Amino acid sequence: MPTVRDVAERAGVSVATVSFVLNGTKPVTPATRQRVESAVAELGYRRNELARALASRRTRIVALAHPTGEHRFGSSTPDFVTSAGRAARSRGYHLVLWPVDTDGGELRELLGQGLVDGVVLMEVRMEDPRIGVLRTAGTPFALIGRTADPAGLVHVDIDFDRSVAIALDHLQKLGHRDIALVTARSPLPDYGPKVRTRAAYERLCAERGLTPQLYDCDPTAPAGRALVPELVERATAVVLMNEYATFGVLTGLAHAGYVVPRDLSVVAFMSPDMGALADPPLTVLHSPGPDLGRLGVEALIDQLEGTAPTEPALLPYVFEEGRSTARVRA
Amino acid sequence: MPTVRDVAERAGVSVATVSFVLNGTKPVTPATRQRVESAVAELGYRRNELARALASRRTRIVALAHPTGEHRFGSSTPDFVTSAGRAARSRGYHLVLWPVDTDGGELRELLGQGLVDGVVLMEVRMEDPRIGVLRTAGTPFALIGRTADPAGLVHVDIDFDRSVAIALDHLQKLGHRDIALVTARSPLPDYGPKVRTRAAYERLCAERGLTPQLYDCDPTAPAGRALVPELVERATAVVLMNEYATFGVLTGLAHAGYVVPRDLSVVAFMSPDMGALADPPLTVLHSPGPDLGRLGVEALIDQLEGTAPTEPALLPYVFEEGRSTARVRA
DNA sequence: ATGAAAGCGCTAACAA
DNA sequence: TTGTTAGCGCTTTCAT
Repeated sequence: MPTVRDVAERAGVSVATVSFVLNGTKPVTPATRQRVESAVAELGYRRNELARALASRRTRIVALAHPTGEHRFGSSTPDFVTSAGRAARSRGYHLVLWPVDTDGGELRELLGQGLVDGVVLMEVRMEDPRIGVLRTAGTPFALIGRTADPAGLVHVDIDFDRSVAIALDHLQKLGHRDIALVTARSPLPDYGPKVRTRAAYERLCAERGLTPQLYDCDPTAPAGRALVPELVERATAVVLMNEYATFGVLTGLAHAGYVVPRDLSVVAFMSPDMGALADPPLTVLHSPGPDLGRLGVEALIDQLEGTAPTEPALLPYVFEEGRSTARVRA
Repeated sequence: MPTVRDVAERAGVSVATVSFVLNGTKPVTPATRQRVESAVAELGYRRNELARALASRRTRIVALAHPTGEHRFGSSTPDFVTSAGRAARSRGYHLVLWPVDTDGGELRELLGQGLVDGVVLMEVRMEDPRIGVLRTAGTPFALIGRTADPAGLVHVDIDFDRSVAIALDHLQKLGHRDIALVTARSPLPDYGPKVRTRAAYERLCAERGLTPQLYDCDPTAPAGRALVPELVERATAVVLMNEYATFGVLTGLAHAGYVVPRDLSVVAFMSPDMGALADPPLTVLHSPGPDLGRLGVEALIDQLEGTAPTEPALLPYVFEEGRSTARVRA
């Protein structure tokens, strides 16, 4: 592996000059620039990022901190992680994966290693001890998700208000007024997406004069199935933020002789791919996962490079119409 | 951030000694070791991994190279990536994500940066140009998946022979002899898992005196649905290595008035979670994704540290019985 | 516009 | 057993 010295020698300049042309740090005569560039090309030189990091005190590595545990991600995570990786690469950064516990201990340990310039924090809790750790370490960070009070924190998240509004708009346009919401029981008492979705639903129902019907059930098919009698009794449409229960509801309906969307309109929070597995294909709201991953990384890097101050971005779930919703029956 | 020098001063020893106790590189008196350790604790010292990497010529960073493109991963990828990350961490390594094109160009570029000690290559093709790139760069690597001729390459992969055998054993024990296999049409002509699964199926059918019935259809529900007439006509059981088509087959059967498993036994290659979405819950073979991720990383690190020579590991899909298979009808 | 030289924080000969 | 010191390959003042 050739080094800057090899390049410098070959080009007949000093290593400083080589560095200047490589980084565009200082003006250099076109002639010498040319010489350096040929030397680089001829030797197949590629700068050692590690040495650069050490000397410049900027590693150009960022971490994606995600919970270690068995807490299952939303199904959009793969796109999520790889899109974060792509975003980092396209800005010339590397993305390392940091599986860390939620109390911040492991995070503190890793930050001490000085390997990364900043951290993207996933699966942010309403009160998240990892944020204190990042603050005291003085490490720049961006959140995917947000705390109870995210003011002043660089973050990107789903716009739950808009998302619920989109679902309600769609159903109300079809004449529905008895619209239930089903969320997933979760081990985390203060899981942001759920808390915010329920709050948005209640607020919007109040604004629109609808009677809220809130259900919270285990993320399993049987739990969804158990809901069916009450749903068909009380609602004409249901919004399901609970992937597994959704399929339980569907089979429950089928077994009881009900037909979707004739007897119940269904909107589900899940990927269109997954919604397509149902019969009929479901009208879905799907997570803008890849966008969130990309935006989270970009917000962090903008911050690191002191570019734009990066407004917090809130993206709604993306609506995709299937055939599981229909005009309410007279 | 304190440095080795601060620690050395505080402990009244040289930086070399500090390094020795930190790395266990050389014998040190219990007394001085003690002094160094207290100094470390008191100062909250944590070694700068970057500097260590540069000086020791070992970065303790490994890359997970995965295809950039829109090629959709098997659904087990999230576990996969995070388990790789965990495995790396538990050995004291960092894992960086490298989204790279399949022709190896970007990989070569990244290797030149000298950031990583080795690479875990995902989604390996039967003929994979990235392997040549890694070889000429002299970078150690491990494959997840394998080339057409994987002899001599460190790799872990699914044992397709065993997997198909498990499926056939199960169905034959239930009396089935007309067992179809459905794979997914793919843009990659030589997609290893598919090629190997089909080959295993044909070989095992021959050995067992069964008549092979091979289908290859698009990975969509409608494509699966279109298969139904022929399947019920010719087979009593089907093995589906095509997630989306599986659900098409199921709805197709339901719409035509057939009942699973009475009229057709179904074994699907998918996660149990996904299989549970179907009605009845499917008997599945699911990818040992997390194990593959972990083993791939471990095989690479073993190689880097010159530990065990690491035998190639072949793991079968994991069988999980649902209620979609039954004894063949008389 | 270019060069000399002092580090970045650590490891690892080599000496003592 | 411990210390001295020369790097690792690069960036970045500070001179010129």
